[in-house]
Amino acid sequence: MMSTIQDVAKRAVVSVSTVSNVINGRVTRMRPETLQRVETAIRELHFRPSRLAQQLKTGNTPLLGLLVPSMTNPMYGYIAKEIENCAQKNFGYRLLIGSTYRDKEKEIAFFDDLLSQGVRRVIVISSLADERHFETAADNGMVIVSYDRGAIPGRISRVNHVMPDNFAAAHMATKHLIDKGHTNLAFVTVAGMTMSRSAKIDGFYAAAEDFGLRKTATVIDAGSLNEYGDSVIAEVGRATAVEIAKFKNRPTGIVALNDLMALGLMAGFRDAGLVVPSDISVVGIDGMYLGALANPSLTSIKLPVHEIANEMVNLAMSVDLDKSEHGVEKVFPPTCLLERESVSALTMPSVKSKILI
Amino acid sequence: MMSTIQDVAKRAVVSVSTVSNVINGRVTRMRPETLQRVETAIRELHFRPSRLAQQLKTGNTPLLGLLVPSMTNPMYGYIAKEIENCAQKNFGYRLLIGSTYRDKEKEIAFFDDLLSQGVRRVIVISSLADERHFETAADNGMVIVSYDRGAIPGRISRVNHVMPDNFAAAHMATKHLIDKGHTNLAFVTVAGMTMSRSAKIDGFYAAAEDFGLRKTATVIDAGSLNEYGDSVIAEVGRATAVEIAKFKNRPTGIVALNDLMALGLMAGFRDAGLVVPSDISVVGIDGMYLGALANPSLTSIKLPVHEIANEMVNLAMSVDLDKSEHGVEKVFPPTCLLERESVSALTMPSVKSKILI
DNA sequence: TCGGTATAGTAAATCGTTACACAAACCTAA
DNA sequence: TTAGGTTTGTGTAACGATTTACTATACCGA
Repeated sequence: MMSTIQDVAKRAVVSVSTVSNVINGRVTRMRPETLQRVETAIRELHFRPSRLAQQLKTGNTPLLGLLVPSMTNPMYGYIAKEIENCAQKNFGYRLLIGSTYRDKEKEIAFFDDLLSQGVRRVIVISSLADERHFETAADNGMVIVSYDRGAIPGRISRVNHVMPDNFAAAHMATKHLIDKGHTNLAFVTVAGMTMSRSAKIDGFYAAAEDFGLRKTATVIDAGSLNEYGDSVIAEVGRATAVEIAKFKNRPTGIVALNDLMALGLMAGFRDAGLVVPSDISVVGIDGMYLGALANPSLTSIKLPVHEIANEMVNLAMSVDLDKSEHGVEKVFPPTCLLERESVSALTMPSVKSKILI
Repeated sequence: MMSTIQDVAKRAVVSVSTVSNVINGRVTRMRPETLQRVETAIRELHFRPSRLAQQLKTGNTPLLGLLVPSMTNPMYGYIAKEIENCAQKNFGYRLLIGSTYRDKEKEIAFFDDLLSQGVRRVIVISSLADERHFETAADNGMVIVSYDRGAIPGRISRVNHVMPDNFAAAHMATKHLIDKGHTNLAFVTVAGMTMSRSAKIDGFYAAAEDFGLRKTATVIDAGSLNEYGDSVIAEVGRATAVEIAKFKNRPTGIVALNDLMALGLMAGFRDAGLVVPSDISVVGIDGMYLGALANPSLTSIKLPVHEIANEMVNLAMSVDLDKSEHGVEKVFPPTCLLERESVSALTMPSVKSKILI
């Protein structure tokens, strides 16, 4: 059905080796006329070399594995898009994608499939605490770039780590609230302590600490996700907001784990009859474009997704497969604060009242 | 590095054929003891058969190609998720994904890559008018399921078509506005007449016609997208809303091409100082979860994404590769109207006034 | 004329499987 | 005993490329 290198060789009256040479650009020591014949034969037969056969022989697959927690989180769609663009344009690679719903078994199965599929480079967006399965895959010759988590200190690892500075991002978000006069702060996250989540929590506490607000600063766990993906983040955020609205000493400034959570929280506050930002302020982390569409539009910390994606792809591609080098680690500071409408400047009723007393 | 079938054969002291038989479950005519030996050898060597080699031999790749217009449209993320789930769970297939930004050249390149990669089944979400490149791929033995467009009437095709009933969806959305008392209607789309878009426009006009509102019903072209993906849909929607706000005879009921467009429109109306839904009502089409988070939450036509995705996967899998059958066509009616907050009941000033006259 | 060196191209092994055709070994009935 | 039938495997030619080693021819100066 599809023509093979043999067919081309026959038609051009040369050996398959010669055709192979043409395909792979080894044409310097070849009569122009021969080259011509081969090229027209290729064209006439619509010949496309079988990647499969090439891969089997060379051991290299032009496929980049991409593991995301959930495709329903638009943030990952954005990251995936940037990764795809870079991999495609600069390296001619396609994406083999898989969702893991932060499930270790699913991650392992994905790695197994990639391995037997001959895929040797993979970008993993996952912040599961345990990354031993990464190391196993790395031992099997895979180049792994892991997003949103650092290497475990002290442990030598073949895995590369790229991440935004989550501590700084949460710190920046928190500081913004404080700058606006908020003193009663909360950070809302979901169940499960991943590295990125705990870094954000640390950043939140640190900023509160900086301004002597540590005692009142609280972390609220919104509950756990399920297999339905990240759309659930918004759901749990929404439900949690309703609970928060009932708090006796309700916080006025909320830092959300990410933008999707922030959007859910805002919807929940609305459900509870609270007005954002006048009753309660919300800051997200991610800076995805959907935040700009929200009402009120979401103030958020913008992460350098483009740069991060490019770095990850370059890392995945550049590492020499044979050398089992030491993995590198790269941290990207947040791009900026996107100051929009979901945060109000508090004329500090609490502080004021203190003054009045 | 990774062990091969040869290694297993050697260790189990059997032939490679026997190991192959074990791998492929042909174990009926085999002494249990032999089976045991092979199985333990497989386990001990951590043997995973090379898909590459299997594919080269059998011509079958456990990979499903998925072409989406843009990963940044959460709707496609949702569809992709459903497709992945079904393909993975029911068939053990992984997804090879690519964005095309509705560019024909990119689509062709993707098909080429799939073909040379040995991928024989692909789901295409694209409504480019011209689908001759699909036919070419189908001629090369690919099973193609195309989403969001019908077969070209009269033309026999190997391509399978699955789609929501876009006419009915737009009709339902429009009728809802009319039921709520709106008489000045507009449908907002983007540049480029794809089949799904023109079906929606037809549905919009038909509903208007049904109620004698055809003369005032207008279709508004919000302009064209670029390579930055569907996040741009929201942008152009937003900018267009600002223009619409200035109309002398501004419509009171808007049907949006899809939810992302609707979200953009709502943001734009807000920019222009209009309040949704009291000043202007908006209905989306898709029914994605993000609509529920919007403020006001978006009234939309819910499409049966889960069912559609399953049907597409089953179709892609079931068709016998050898038989070049006639493609099937399946249309899914919209699930329901999600009545939320973005549509107001008009106390019909226009109709009232007519009655008064 | 001889040896040496480019030049232009080819033969064949190989990658890791699959699957068809064949083969020992043993059993059974005439 | 022998012909035929079952069991339980095995040998090997593909699949479609790559790549190393090799050959044949031409050219070139001495």
